[in-house]
Order: sequence, then C-alpha cells, then structure tokens
Amino acid sequence: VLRVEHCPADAEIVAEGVEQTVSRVLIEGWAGRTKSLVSGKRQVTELHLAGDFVDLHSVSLRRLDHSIVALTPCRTALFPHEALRAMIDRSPRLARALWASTLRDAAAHRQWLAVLGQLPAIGQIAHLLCEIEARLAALGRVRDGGFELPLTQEDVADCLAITPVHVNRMVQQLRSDGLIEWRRGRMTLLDLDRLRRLAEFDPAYLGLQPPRGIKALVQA
Amino acid sequence: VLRVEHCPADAEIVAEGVEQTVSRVLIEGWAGRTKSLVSGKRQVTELHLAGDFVDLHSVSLRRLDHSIVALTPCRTALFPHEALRAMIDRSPRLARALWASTLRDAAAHRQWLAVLGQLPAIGQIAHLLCEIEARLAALGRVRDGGFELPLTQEDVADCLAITPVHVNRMVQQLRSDGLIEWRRGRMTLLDLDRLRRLAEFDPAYLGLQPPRGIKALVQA
DNA sequence: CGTGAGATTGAGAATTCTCAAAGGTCGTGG
DNA sequence: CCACGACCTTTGAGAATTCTCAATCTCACG
Repeated sequence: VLRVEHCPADAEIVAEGVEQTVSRVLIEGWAGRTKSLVSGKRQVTELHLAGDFVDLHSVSLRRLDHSIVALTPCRTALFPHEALRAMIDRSPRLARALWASTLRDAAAHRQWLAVLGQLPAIGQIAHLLCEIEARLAALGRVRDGGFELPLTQEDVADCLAITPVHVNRMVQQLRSDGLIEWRRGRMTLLDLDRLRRLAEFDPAYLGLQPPRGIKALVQA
Repeated sequence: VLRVEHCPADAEIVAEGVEQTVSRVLIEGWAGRTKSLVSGKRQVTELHLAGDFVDLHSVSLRRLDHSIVALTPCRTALFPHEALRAMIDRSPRLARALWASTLRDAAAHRQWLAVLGQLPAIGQIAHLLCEIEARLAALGRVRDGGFELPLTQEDVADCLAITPVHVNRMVQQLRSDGLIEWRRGRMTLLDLDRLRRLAEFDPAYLGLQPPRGIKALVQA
C-alpha cells in the first residue's frame, strides 16, 4: 500500500504549518528544506536527495515549522503516520533508526551553521559541492568525479545565504582555479583534495555508513 | 543513583569525538554547543540552559561531532547510556519524548541558520536576545523584562558568527534605540515588541509548551 | 591601588551586496 | 530550420556591511 506522489519543480512538497497525516520519502529529484522569515527571504537549511525522509518530524509534531520545496520535479512515497507510529511503538529498533535519522539532520544543520558562519563565500560553495559529491557517491551516482547537478546558481545562493551574483563570481573563481567544471547541469570536481581543503570538509557529519530513509525502514 | 559533576567556566563538559557512556542534563549554568572547523574558528550552534539535555546524541552515536563548552561554571547530572537505552526500549513514550527533544534541537538549528543567513547583524543579536528571554521566561527567570545574562559580547559573537567588535557596535545601537539595557550581567529588554519585530522572532520553534530535558525523563 | 577581563573607540580595508544590463542556451512554434 | 521567449548566467560599477588591528577605557576584585 505504497502511495506515490509527483511534484513539479518549484512547488511545495510539504507546506509549512499544515497538519500532516503522512510522512514522505523522496524517491526521485532534489528537494530543499526551506525556512522563510517574516521579511520573505528564504533560507534552504538542508538538501534532500532520493532516499531521504523529508518530513519525518511530522510524525511527532504533526506540522512543520518550515516547508519542503521541490527544486526539481520530484516523486515521493507516502507513509501514513498512523502506521509509522504503530511500527515505532512495536519496534524499539525502528524507533532508534528514525531517531538516528533526526540526529543526522541535526548534525548536518550544525555543520551548515559552522560553514555559514566561519567560511568565506568561496569556501561555502566548495563545502556544498563536497557534501553533494559525498552523498551522491554513497548512492553510486558519481562517475569520474562528475555528477548531474540540476541546481541553479540561485539555488546554491539560497542554501548559503549569499547573493546569486556573488555565487556566480565565486564559481568562476573555482573554475579558474581548476577546481571544478560546471556546464549544462553537469558538475565535475577536478581536484577533490584541494576542494575539500578549501572547504574544510570532513564527511563524518553525514553519517553515510548506514543508509538513510527508506532502507532503514525496510530493514526494520 | 544520580551523579552530578561540576565544570568550571570555559572548560569542555563533553569533548568532541570522545566516546561517552553517559548523557548529561544541565542543572545549573550556561553551556554552548560548539563546532570547530579545521582552521580553529569556532561556532556556537546552540545555547543550553538548566534543564537541557546537552548530549542526548551520544546515547545513539556514542561520540559527539562537536563539543559542549561551559560558558559559565556548570553543574550537570549524569545518566548512564545503558540505563537510558533500557528505559527507551521499554517505554515507547520515553523514546518519543527523547526523539521530540532532538526534533526541537533540529528546529532551533534551522531557525539559527535562517537568522545567520537572512538577518543583518543587529537583527541577529536581537533574535538571540529574544530567544534567551523566551526560554528564561519559560523557566520563570525573567522579572520586569530583565534577566541575568552571564554571557560576554564575545560569546554572543561566537553564536552569531560576527566579530566581537561589531557585536559591540550593534549592542550600542540597540541601546541608543531604547531597545535594551545591559549592564553588569543584567539584561533588560525595554521594548519586547519592537525587538521581536526587528528580530523577526516567533517563539514557536522553541517548542516551549512541553518542558525539556529532565522533566521529560521524570514524567516517563 | 594595581590588575585583568571585558567593553569601547578609531580608521582603513575586505568582502559581499545592489541594481542594472547584457549574453547564452534550450525548447517551442512558425 | 530559424526566430522567440524564458530562464540562467555573466559582467560592471558603486555602495553597504562587516572585518581587522590596535589602542584605550571601565570596573570588579584582590
């Protein structure tokens, strides 16, 4: 009884503040967890790829304090809260797995906080690219240091709280430094070592060993 | 069998990467969750007050990816992981309560991300003050809009990723705008409404209705 | 009273932003 | 097959915010 929903690009997969009765796992596409302030500015606080539970919170809190936006067309699988709660109460192991998933989210948020606060714009961009590379690599979606990157420079700007214009200039610098190649939705990291050093990147916070989302659920 | 530990100011309550066999609840004092990058710069990602579980993560992950630093002298109560795990496995309700606690942490991190990214320095400072006020108020530690604030301007700078010098200038502006009074460790918010508007502050993310930390544990 | 941590001030520099315009690329319709 | 429009990306110039570095000041405390 696995329902699947489609969501076009730029639409909300889950809207802020609306009561939910299901949680969603991203099956395909890229999504962003975006928090808006009163002034209308928006901040992407986390990127989601296929396999991620995008709104596990809602099992416990019912409504989200932020929204989940499709950055590309997305497909999501729906899991009714009722069923999830029953499973959680029966299986301490599943409960722990889901808790661990939330812990990883929190760790990722902390890393982003440190990156946003402590790195210059170019390092922030490098860090975001390193994170994406590491996560895609874990999913087997990196070939020869390159991968499909359907994000726009404006999306990157929303993640890092930098101006799109400035993102562009820094991307150009990464290019001219021979660190990346980025054309037509394909990103290639030409010198991962140097890029990681620039980004002060350590993949530990991603907790990539145990698979996330669906798989954790299936295992339990 | 409740062990209590003391920790002097500026010392680590929990060190990054060291395997833990207990989790700690802050009983007294102010602590900060600090993440350091390779370059040595440090970012405080969350403030902790009395009643907060400071390293609940370690129950599941064993070691922290960041450290917990005492900003003032602190006292913490120790809960052995073994006992916690046993309790969690026996009580789905406790498991959910602890999970909810992690969810609140993550929500706070997201809020900080939005604040760091989207607000100018003065708004960030205002936001931090509003958060502290709201949390202390929930603990009954606010009188006439004022409270004890043992943090230095440098601590504030570490939370918001601004320079101490710049914090100072913005604090002065808040003062001259008639928004705050801050002398000798006592902070008074003179115009909470205006301050909250400046900070785009909405206390919802704090999830203050249900008490945190110890109390949640005691209830279950 | 001296001392030291924290707060404050000043001046110049760096990073990042804003606004506005121009270039590219790609799919669609004629 | 070309022209058009939409959406990105890129470029330029000036301005704003924030940083750096260094010195001075304040005040609680021994």
